[in-house]
Amino acid sequence: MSVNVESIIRLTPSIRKKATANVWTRKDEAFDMDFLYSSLNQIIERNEGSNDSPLFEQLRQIDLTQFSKESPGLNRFFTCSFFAKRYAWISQNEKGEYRYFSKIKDGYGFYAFDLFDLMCILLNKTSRELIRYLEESYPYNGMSQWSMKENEKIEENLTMLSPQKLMDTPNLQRIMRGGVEVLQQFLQYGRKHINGKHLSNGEHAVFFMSTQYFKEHYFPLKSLSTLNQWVNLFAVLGLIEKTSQVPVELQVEAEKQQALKKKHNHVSFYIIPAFKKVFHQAEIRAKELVEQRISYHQLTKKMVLSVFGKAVHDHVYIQKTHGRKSKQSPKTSRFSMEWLDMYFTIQLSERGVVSKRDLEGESTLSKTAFSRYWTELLVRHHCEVDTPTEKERTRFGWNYRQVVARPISVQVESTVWKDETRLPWDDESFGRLFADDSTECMQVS
DNA sequence: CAGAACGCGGATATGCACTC
DNA sequence: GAGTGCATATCCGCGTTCTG
Repeated sequence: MSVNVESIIRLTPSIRKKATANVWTRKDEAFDMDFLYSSLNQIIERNEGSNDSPLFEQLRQIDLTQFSKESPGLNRFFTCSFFAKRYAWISQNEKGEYRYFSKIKDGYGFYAFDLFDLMCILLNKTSRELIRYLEESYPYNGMSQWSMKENEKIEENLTMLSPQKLMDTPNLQRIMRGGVEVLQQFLQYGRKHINGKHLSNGEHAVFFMSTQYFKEHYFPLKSLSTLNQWVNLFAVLGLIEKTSQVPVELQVEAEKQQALKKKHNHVSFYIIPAFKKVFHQAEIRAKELVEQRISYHQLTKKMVLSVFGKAVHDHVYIQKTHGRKSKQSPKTSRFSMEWLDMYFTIQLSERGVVSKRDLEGESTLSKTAFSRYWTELLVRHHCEVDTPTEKERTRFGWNYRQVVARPISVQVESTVWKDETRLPWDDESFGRLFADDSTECMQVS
């Protein structure tokens, strides 16, 4: 009996509830609950002292044909115990795992319940409730130890975020300023969603979180975009990990959200690593960001790509991106920029120095946009910021505090780049990345 | 104290999935 | 297939804080 994996219907909360309701009054007729409990006991006994093989994998080894009183045997059809108009069969895969299949005649999709699913239905519990129930009823070493470890890990992480501890990693402290609380709450959220070992990626708990939910329940006064940017910073630093490897069981949780919203949307899945293992790396990355004067709200995909390379970029931005594309620059602005570039070029060649204030006077750009473009011009014309000399002050009538741009002194060997003027655009690779942009800017007619 | 840097939130772009 | 709603990423500019 071959089945197409793509047509498996996931056990969503609503389907589970329906199944529970349908089978509730006759569950003892349809299933041998004593067999279940004794099988569970056997697993527990077998696992005394060892904690390697995950419980949920062992659950699947239990013979469902014995559990189901209605099944006539392996790979033989019978009337579905949960839904009318469906027929069922129990099969075993090459790993020896059993599943309870259910399908409408001539239908396409089918259910493929493992014992865990069946228990959710028969005991009327969500997956999380069932895990908790199993933990309490059956002291399964591996699992409770794991849960405890996860809890301890988060506790430790939280201590590492204390102001004193953060002093040890000054760059991290700096880049995280204002965001520590966000990360703390994120950890708290993660702790609440430790689901059990079978919902892990092998080592860490995987949980899902919508930033919308996070905002509403933890930071109602902050904006979605701010929180999103903080979360992205944490991911860039490696303090949290986004993952696309989601345990199937977790989909149930995600579907709960979907069911509530009656929509099918993306949700992000996260892993929290042990900070003591990743702080060193995080500090290195934080240093890079601090040196390049990039704070959390300036992080973009482009930045991450140029600063940390493709590997980090791909690790952080794993979701399909729906990011806003750059607006078609209004002609005035584009003209303005071209004009500014020309003005800059002329002033620089004629006087050897350009006043920022004078240039701003020529600009129709907003203050912020101008400031950004000024930085760009500095880089493009290999200039650095300086103050006017006395001669220039008298000659051009400039204030002694005024900001001017002048070419960086020629002695390449001895030139020390000042950190505060270093920008991502300094990297050779950066220019190549956005070749289009730069060529466009160069077109001065 | 002026100017730079930062913090923040609103606006906007995009894609997906569902509905009608 | 147009319309709707949601989630996410990015752009943009205002107000505040920091700094020389």
